[in-house]
Amino acid sequence: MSGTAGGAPARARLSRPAEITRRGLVDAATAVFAQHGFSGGSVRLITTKAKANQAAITYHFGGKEGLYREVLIAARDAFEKMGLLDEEGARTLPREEALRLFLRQYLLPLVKRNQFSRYLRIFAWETLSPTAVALKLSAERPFPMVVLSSRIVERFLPAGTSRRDGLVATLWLANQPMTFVRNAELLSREPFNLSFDAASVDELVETLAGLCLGGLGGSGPVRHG
Amino acid sequence: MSGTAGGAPARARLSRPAEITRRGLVDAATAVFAQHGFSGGSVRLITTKAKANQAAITYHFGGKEGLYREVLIAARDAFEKMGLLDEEGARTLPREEALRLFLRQYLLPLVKRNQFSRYLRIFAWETLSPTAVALKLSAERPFPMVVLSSRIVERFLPAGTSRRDGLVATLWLANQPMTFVRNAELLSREPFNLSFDAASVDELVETLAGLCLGGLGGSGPVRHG
DNA sequence: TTCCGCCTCAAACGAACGTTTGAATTTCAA
DNA sequence: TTGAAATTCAAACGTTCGTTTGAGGCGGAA
Repeated sequence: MSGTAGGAPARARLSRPAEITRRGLVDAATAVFAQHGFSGGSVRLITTKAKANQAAITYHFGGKEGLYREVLIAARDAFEKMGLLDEEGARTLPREEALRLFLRQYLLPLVKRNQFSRYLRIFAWETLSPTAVALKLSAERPFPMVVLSSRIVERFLPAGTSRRDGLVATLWLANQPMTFVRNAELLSREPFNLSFDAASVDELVETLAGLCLGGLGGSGPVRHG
Repeated sequence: MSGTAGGAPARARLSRPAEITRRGLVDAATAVFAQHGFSGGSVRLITTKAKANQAAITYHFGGKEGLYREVLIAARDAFEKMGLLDEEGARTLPREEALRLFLRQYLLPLVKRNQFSRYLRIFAWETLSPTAVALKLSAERPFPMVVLSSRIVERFLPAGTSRRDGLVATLWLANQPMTFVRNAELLSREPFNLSFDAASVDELVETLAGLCLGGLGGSGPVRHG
């Protein structure tokens, strides 16, 4: 046994057969973990999807956890490079607009069905019950969702807010869209009947923005412009 | 095989040995499911705790799901009979006070370690990924948390609010305290260091009440009186 | 062509899961 | 006290899980 179980040490070109196997496993794992979570996603399902052998996971990634780690790193990278909102936007945009972009970014997977949305569903699983893998990864470098939530929150809370209240509000804001991502299934059925086309996600963003901006005391959804 | 796998059809007095086994299993299951969730809690752990035989679960409850159903029913009954806030209170108390009681009721398990708090942690698991058992039970008669959330929300939202927005807000409010119950472990460590004594839960209730009442746009935590 | 390291493969391993079996025991009314 | 029903018990069943095994295929440098 001599797999490359470590991270990604200067791997060779994608045409190499072994690299194709790696990529296939990571892609399949992304889909499976998005649907079933880490503990619920089985390596047998992943290898079947990837048309690879079960032993390949141990060989290439050292095990299920190593493979999940690769998926999480790809997810973090994707959000850092391709998100609707980056850290600078969270600091410089009008704060209400930054909040809306934040909510939209983390509600869009309700309608889209691409790689990006799979990453988001994995994050939703992590906000349920964080895995050891994600906690370790997050300790090395925080995930964009947490960073953005923090940046936005600090633009709303008054200057004298205690550190504790700031942390609580950051955790709170990060969980606002995730609540609905987790309950997407529920929202699509009776009695909600949210169809999750682009328009209904827009509505949800506005409703949620209204709650986050004004709380229950606010005068309903806050409209643009 | 001739167990009483059905609900609770006029069972005999508690002194009956079989009834002691039943109660022991339900109590042990409550603790185990609170800690590990339904799918994560094993019947072996439950029967060990209850000093009962594994087959007893199938015999008395028809299986793991039947046992969980009993636990959920006990939890629902407990909240309906002993909660800080009942449906009438949610309708008649000053709405801010009703909201605070709601939040307090569902944040208290962070500090208490009794049967009541175990029920709440089970609800927290259910808000993560609802089990089929709970969905069915909830369809027959909704759980107090949902009913109370709905009653409170409808006292805040303006009269013209759409049915959809009302449902979304109800789901939203019900998830506000659960976010922190789920993340209790996280909150007790760095960088939060919330110790979860009575006082820090009071603070958390106030912080969260401020966010729910005024949103991020509110002027920080809203104080009593 | 030969050889060696990288990689894949079918198969099996050991552990954990919920459930079932069938005999033994206990309970309780007659 | 007796006998049938209710309940308990140790053991095993069948499935799924993540991982390991060891043989074999493959490709590129010598």
